[in-house]
Amino acid sequence: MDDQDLIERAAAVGQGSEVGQARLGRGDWLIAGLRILIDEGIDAVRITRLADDLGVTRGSFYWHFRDRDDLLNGLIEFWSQKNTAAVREAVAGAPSLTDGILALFDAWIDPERFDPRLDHAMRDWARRSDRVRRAVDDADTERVAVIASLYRGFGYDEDEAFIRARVIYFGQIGYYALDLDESLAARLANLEAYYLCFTGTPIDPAAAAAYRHRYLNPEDPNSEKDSA
Amino acid sequence: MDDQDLIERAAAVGQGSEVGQARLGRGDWLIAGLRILIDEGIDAVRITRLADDLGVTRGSFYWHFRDRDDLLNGLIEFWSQKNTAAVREAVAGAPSLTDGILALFDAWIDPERFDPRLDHAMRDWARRSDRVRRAVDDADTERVAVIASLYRGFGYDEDEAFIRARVIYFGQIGYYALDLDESLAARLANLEAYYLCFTGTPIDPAAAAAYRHRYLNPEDPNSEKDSA
DNA sequence: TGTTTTCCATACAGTATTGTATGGACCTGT
DNA sequence: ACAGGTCCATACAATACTGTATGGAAAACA
Repeated sequence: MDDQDLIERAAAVGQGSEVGQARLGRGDWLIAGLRILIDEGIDAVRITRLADDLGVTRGSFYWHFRDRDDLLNGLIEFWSQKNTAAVREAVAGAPSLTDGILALFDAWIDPERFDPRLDHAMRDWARRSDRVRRAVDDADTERVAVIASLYRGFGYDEDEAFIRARVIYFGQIGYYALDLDESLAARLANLEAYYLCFTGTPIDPAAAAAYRHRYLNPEDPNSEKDSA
Repeated sequence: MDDQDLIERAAAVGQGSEVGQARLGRGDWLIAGLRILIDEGIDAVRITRLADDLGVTRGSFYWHFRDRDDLLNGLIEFWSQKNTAAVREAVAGAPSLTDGILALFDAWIDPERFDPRLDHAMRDWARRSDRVRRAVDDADTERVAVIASLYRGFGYDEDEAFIRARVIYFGQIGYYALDLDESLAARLANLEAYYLCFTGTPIDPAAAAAYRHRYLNPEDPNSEKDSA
């Protein structure tokens, strides 16, 4: 899909307002659609609504897109790319189980890498559309498999690795499903308890301290916050 | 709310078709709305659509309800009652941690007691409606608190009880969010691994065997299946 | 049996959304 | 400058949904 370049360029710009722009491209409409999808669900992604948000008329839309379905396919494509890549890249080549688990936490905390609201919107959409259903199922199996391979790489047997991967993944999806409004500090507070529950062994206190330090000291050049 | 009686009566009837009924009441419209809400989300709950499903015209609707909002309030009320009660009643008065956890599994497996699809539909709706948001948040905090009290009642300290309650609850919500299509046997297969992950200690083999036996021998009078 | 109440059909007015057809404005290259 | 391509506005036709007003059928009651 050629849409991806446009989207990534626009996504890098961030959540800035699109109104008042001189001329629009496919990417602008996709970004606008993505935002509505995330905030209000796929049923709210109406052409009229997007035109109003973008400050143009529907005439523009039908220049860039064949019909509404054309736009919707672009949204699916974008999600397939972004969210699963975040999980895959996080655990790839982790030097230890602790590093892998913490890298996973990193990816899930960083909205640039993993967007839980988009994930939820897709998951909801999947209940009403077969093609979305397939895309979401594929993503879920891959993510669980990737996490399971992390556990297996550090001594867990096949079965336990799979279940622990599921518990940590389901737990994360469930956490986002609740749509809680927790601060970063609150999420970090129970790091040790979560780690113990997920791996079965306590976390190395030094690793936990280093992890916390990285998030609570944003001036650190190695911090995560610089990407935001 | 007076709607509850009607709903429970109709819910007991099950998923039978409502078409062709002589005369309808509020409960019939609520049941129809509930079904659409579960299958296609709140945005699909349209009066015209329900009238078609029920085989009558919209004139009937406006006799029983003031407007669409009146129906929607009924749906919220129904959910608030049903799903949280299932969790609360499951862990109440459990004689041991194992009994409590397994009773929780029971409630979550039984669609009569806990309807995951309805839960998801509400959670999705909550992202677009403040009143639903509050109802869902209240339910979540109560459910986690109830599960945490189970852990605390059997030796876990305050913090660990809360986190373990979250992990098991989030995990369950996440599992349903994925909308997997697993058989009962598949879900029972990894009982021991899940239990270990959730509690930190292995399950008593006898308890696990008894639990499995209960589900895999439906002819047993003590089975769960008799309520279906 | 006659009357009231309950329930539903029909007709009407109004809004929201989709897709098409067409012309105009603006930029770009020659 | 002008010809062609790019992007958008406007007008039109069609559908879907909401809420109101009103009358009629069917059940319940007296």
